[in-house]
Amino acid sequence: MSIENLLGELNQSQLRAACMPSQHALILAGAGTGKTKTIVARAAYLISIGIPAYKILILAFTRLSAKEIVERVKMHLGDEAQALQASTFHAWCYKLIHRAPKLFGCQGYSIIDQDDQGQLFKLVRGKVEKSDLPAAADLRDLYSLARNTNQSLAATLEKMFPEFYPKKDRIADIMMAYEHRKRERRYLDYDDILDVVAKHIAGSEKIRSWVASQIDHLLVDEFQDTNPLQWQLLDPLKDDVTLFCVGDDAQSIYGFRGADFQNVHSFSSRVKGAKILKLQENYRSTQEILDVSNWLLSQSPLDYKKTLTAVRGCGRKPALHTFSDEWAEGRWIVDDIIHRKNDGVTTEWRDHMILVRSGFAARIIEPALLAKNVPYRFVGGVRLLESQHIRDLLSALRVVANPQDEIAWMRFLSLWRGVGEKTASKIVEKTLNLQDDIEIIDILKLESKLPDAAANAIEAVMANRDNVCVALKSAYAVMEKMLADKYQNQNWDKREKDIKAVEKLAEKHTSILAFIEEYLLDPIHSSQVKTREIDDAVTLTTIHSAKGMECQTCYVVNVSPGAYPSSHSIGDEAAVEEERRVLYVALTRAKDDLIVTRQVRNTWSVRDDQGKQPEPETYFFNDLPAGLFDEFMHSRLPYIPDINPPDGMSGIHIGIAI
DNA sequence: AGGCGCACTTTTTTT
DNA sequence: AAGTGCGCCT
Repeated sequence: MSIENLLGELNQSQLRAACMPSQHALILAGAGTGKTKTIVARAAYLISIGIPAYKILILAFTRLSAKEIVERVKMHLGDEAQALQASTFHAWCYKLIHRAPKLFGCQGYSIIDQDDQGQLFKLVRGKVEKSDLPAAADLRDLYSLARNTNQSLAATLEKMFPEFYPKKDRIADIMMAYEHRKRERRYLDYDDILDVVAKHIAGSEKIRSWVASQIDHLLVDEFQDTNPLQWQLLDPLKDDVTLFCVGDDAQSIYGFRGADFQNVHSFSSRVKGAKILKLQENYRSTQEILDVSNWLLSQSPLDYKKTLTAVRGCGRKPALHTFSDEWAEGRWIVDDIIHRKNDGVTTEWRDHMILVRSGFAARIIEPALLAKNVPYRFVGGVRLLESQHIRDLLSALRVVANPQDEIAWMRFLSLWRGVGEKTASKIVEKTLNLQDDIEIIDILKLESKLPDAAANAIEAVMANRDNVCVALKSAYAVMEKMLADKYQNQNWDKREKDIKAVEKLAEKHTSILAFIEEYLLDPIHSSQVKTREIDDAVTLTTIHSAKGMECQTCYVVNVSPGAYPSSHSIGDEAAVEEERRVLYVALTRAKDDLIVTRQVRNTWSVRDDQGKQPEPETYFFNDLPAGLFDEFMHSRLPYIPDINPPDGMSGIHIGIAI
C-alpha cells in the first residue's frame, strides 16, 4: 500500500490533521474517531515529504500500542519507515540514559520496579505498629504520586492519606531515608527514569540540545493520560521539536498515577501558536452504543462537550443483564459467547472481548472460560517478572550482576530454610561492600545458617555471567528443590512452566542486567507466554489495558452498585468522575454489540457496621432511562440496589433466567 | 532471638 | 495470590 491509499482512507478532519504543516498541534479526538489511524497517517505523511524516519518519535502509553502504530506505518510505507521509533515515555528515557549514562549521572545504576521499591521502603520504614505509619506500599505510592504531580509531600499526603497527615514529619524522614538508601545502592526507580532525564534536559543546554537534535517530530498518543512530570520532559523541547499530541479528556483514567488533563486544557496557552483540531465522527460503534456512552457522560457534573455521532448509523440495541452473583454472571457470559459463535452472529473467538475493572475480577471469569474450553488471552494480569517465583530465581542473577543490589540479596538469602529477615540482613552487611567473586563465595560458605546450595547457586551464576540463559538454567538446577518446596502448595506446576518461559526469553540476551531491564520496562504477561500459539482467542482484559482496543462484541462485567463507582471512591468527586470515564472507555470499545452485566448484590463492596452497602445514590445506572438497553433479569431476587441478603443465603443463589 | 507455619484478610487501575 | 498477625519451635 502507498501513502496515497492511506490518506485516501481518511475523512476531511483526519486528513487535515495528518497533513498539517510543521507546527505544534493538539488533536482532540473522541472515542472511535480514528485516533490511531491519524497518528499512523501523520507519521507516514511526514516520512513521505522527506522527514527522515529516525527523526520521528512516537510516544504511546503501552508498548503494545507503540508497536502497533509502527507496524501499521511500515505496512503502508515499507522500508522507508524502517527507522521509525515508538516507545513509552519510560522506555524512551531509559534508552537516553543507557546511551549516555555519564551524561545523566547514572553510571552503574540499575532499575528497580514497583515491588523492589516497596521492599526498599520496608527496609527504611522498619517495623512499626500498623496504625503508626502507612504500610510500605502506601509510602511508595505516596512518594510516587508526589513526584509525578510535582507536588509537595505534605500536599499529597493530605489528599491521599489524611489520617496520617499529623505524622508528616516522620513520613518525610522516611522519604529522605529512602532517597538516601536509593542513591547509596545506585538504584533508579520508575519515576527516576523520567525525573533524571527531565532534570538534566532542563538544567543543561548541552543535554537539551543533544536530545532535541535526535527528534524533529514528536507524536504523543493518549495525551490526556500524561502527567506533570511527563510534561516537564516535553516542555523544554518544544522550541526545536514539533509536537503532535492526540487525546480525549473524556478518556483520562490514570489520575491515580498523576495524569492531569491540564496538559490538554492548557495546551494552547503553554505552547504558543499551537493548532487545535477536533475529530468528532465515530467510525467504530453503532448509534445505540454511542447513545449509552453519551448518556453516561451527560450525567456528569463536568462538561465534557462530547456527543459522539455514529457514521455507521444504527444497529442492535445494547443489553443489560442482571445476575444474582458473579459466578452466574461469568458462566452466562461464556455461554453467550459460545451461542453467538454457534449461531453465526460472530465468526471467530477473537470477535469477543470481556472487560473487567481489576485483574482480580478476572479470576471469576477465567474458570468459566476454562470450564467450557473457550480459548482466551488475558491482558493486564500478573507480569512474568513480577511473579514471586521468577523474582526468587532472578535474585541469584541480580546479585552477581550487581553485588550492591541489597534488595536482591535480601530476597535471595531469605529464600533458604533457617534464614529470615534478621539473618539475611546480617549476611548482607558482610557481602555488600565486596566486589570480588571469590570473597563473596567465601563469606556465603562460612555462614552456618545458610545451606551450601545458596553459595553453589551464586557460584554457578558467576561462572556463566556472560550468558544469561545458561546462568539461569544452572542457578535453577541448584535452586529447583528449594523452590519446589517453597511453592509445593501453590501451583508449583504452573510456576515451573513460567521458569521455562523465562529461560526461553533469556536465549536472546547476553547481559543479565540488560535482560532484566528489557522486561521490566517492556513487560511480558505470564498468560501471553502460555497462549502465544493460539491466535484466535477471546480477549479478557482490564479496562485500563483495553485503551485503544476495539472489538465486535464487548462484555462489560459487574457494572453493579458499589462497583461503578467503586465504593472506595464515593465521597471523592474527582475519583468518582474518573470511574465514570473508566466505564465510558469500556462502553466505547464495542463495535456491534455491547453487553453490560451486573449483579444484584456486589460481594466486594464496602459495608457499614450493620453489613449494609452504602447508599448507592451515586451508582451510575441509578437513573438509567428506559429504552437505552434491552434489560434481562437472571436472578430470583428482584433488582434492588441496596439489599440485605437474608441470613445463610448469601452467595448461594443459582441464577434462573426469566 | 529468630524463624516457621497457620489462619486470617484483602484486593482498583500501570510504566 | 500475597501480606499480616500470632503462637510455637529451635
